[in-house]
Amino acid sequence: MSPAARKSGAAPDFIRGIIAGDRARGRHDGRVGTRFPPEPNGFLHIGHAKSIVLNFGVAAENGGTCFLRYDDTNPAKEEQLYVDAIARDVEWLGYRWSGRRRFASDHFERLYEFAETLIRRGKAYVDSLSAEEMRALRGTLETPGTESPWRDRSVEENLDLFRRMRAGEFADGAHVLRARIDMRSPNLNLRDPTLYRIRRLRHHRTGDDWCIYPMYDFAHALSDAIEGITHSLCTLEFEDHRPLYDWCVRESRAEFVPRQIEFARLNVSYTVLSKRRLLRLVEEGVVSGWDDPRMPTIAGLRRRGAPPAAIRAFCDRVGVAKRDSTVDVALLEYAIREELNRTSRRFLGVLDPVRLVVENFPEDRVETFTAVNNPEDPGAGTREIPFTRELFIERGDFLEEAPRKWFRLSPGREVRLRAAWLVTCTGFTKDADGRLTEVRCRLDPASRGGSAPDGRRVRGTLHWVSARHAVPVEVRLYDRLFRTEDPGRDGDLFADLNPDSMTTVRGQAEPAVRDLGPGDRIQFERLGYFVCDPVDSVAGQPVLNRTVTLRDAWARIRKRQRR
RNA sequence: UGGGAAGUCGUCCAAUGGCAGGACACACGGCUCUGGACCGUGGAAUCGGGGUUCGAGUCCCUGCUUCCCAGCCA
Repeated sequence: MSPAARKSGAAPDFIRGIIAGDRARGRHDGRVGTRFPPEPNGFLHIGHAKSIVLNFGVAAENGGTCFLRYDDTNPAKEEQLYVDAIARDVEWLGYRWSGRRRFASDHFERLYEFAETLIRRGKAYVDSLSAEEMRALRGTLETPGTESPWRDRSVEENLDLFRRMRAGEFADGAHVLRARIDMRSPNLNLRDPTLYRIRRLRHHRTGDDWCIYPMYDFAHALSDAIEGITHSLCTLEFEDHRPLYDWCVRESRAEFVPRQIEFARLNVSYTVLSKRRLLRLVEEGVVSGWDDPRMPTIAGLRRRGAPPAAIRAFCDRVGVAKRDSTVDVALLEYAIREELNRTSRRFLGVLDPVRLVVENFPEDRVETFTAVNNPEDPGAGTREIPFTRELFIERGDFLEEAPRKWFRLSPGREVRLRAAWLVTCTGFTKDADGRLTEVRCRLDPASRGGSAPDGRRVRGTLHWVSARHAVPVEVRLYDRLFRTEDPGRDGDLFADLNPDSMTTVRGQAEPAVRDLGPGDRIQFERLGYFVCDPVDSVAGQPVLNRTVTLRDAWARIRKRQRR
């Protein structure tokens, strides 16, 4: 489990407790084997990340193995595109699966043999009912089902029919193989569930080798048994499939007996995580694709600028339990900020520029200041920033009439220009529409580097860019995709979309941003964390995606004052 | 009027039958050349009703609420 055998930050949970108990009792000789079993019919999302972190984490902690196994038993929905995307995302998250990638389809022949065993033992039969007829006989939640008229075919007839199903003698839907369990079971999953269906579809791996495909319950349980999975971790909705899981393993006479354990799937406030709904967002063009930075997909989070370590930390903090829960998206944002604060280089960039003229600084002079790249990491070094008479500052950092707690620019007020000088506002100009066009100031020649010689306190520090040296950058400001905590709860998912989930601005940044490469994650001081978009950036002309804002104390004060 | 599962601060996760704790969020304060980060303080919870016990979030009974299940999807 080499590089991914990282120290997990996860707290002990009930699953780890069960596994520790199993090992203590010498079950499976203390060996632990898990698997992450995605269906390749969509992109992985943050909910899958929870499962990945759990499965790989538990295996690593116990010196065990974790397989990546695709549950590819339904050729109608599965595609190679998704197979590749899934592998890439798992690797990007920082995990290495044991050995080669696995596919349920690797086991089709073995699974077929297990099915024949079932038939020979009188535990499965070929049913010739239509899907509708079968549904009618299944009964309801509260009333028992009725046995199919084909339920008592002889072993010989069943075997013959099943082999002919495989041989392609029948049309799609003509027959299915069913488990022979109990049509009166209160657990609907045990009312003779379908094990195999005929589907004349090209499979992304086995091509046209098969025209019958196994169903999930059968294929998953026995794939686990074949692969020696000791602990098969899945989500709560499979809880009442567990009797069927155990039945398949037992009645097929599999030599290895895995154990299924269910935990609560992840839900996150202000986002949706169902494949169906994510697919809708993609197909209806609400977002630009599976990797749109507003998507909760791994690909989306990556393009948004979230580091894999942050996603792992988030999953560890979320914990593992059996109760349905919705994690506050603020916890995800916190995990991202925490990681980025430690690791990202700082830059100065102005997103809504207005000109600041330093009246007592000569027109032709260029001064260079040295700025720290990351105050949290001395090893990150420093960089040079040019300073000239005409600068850009943030329009929002000037107020004509400022309140007492305003630590920024306003006539007569003094602020620090980050890493440079202390300046005092001497005036401003507006156009005919009353829009601010320019701010003027004078610097204190004794304050070079930004500290006041007389020790006077200057509370505010502004970011700035030399107008002459500024690099224009396209910046996309992302916000949550939905404006309600539980999107779609009142029916219409689209009605809950946040109209401001993305705005694009033209900013001005310090020269060093020209060196940014695709995927580089930075902080624009006082604004937030940004990533150099790997798709739309060109050399020397970075396009930046805002990952998450910095916490903003002033915004909170303002909000409070409005109330 | 079936079966399965779950109910602990606003949110998420803990607590051999023995002082209900941590994180996020929130509020207040400190510190700061990012109103960032960091540090400190605070408010904040055992679904209800019975019972067992010296002692119950934990055990028993009962009620309530929420989630999942009637694919030839996974």
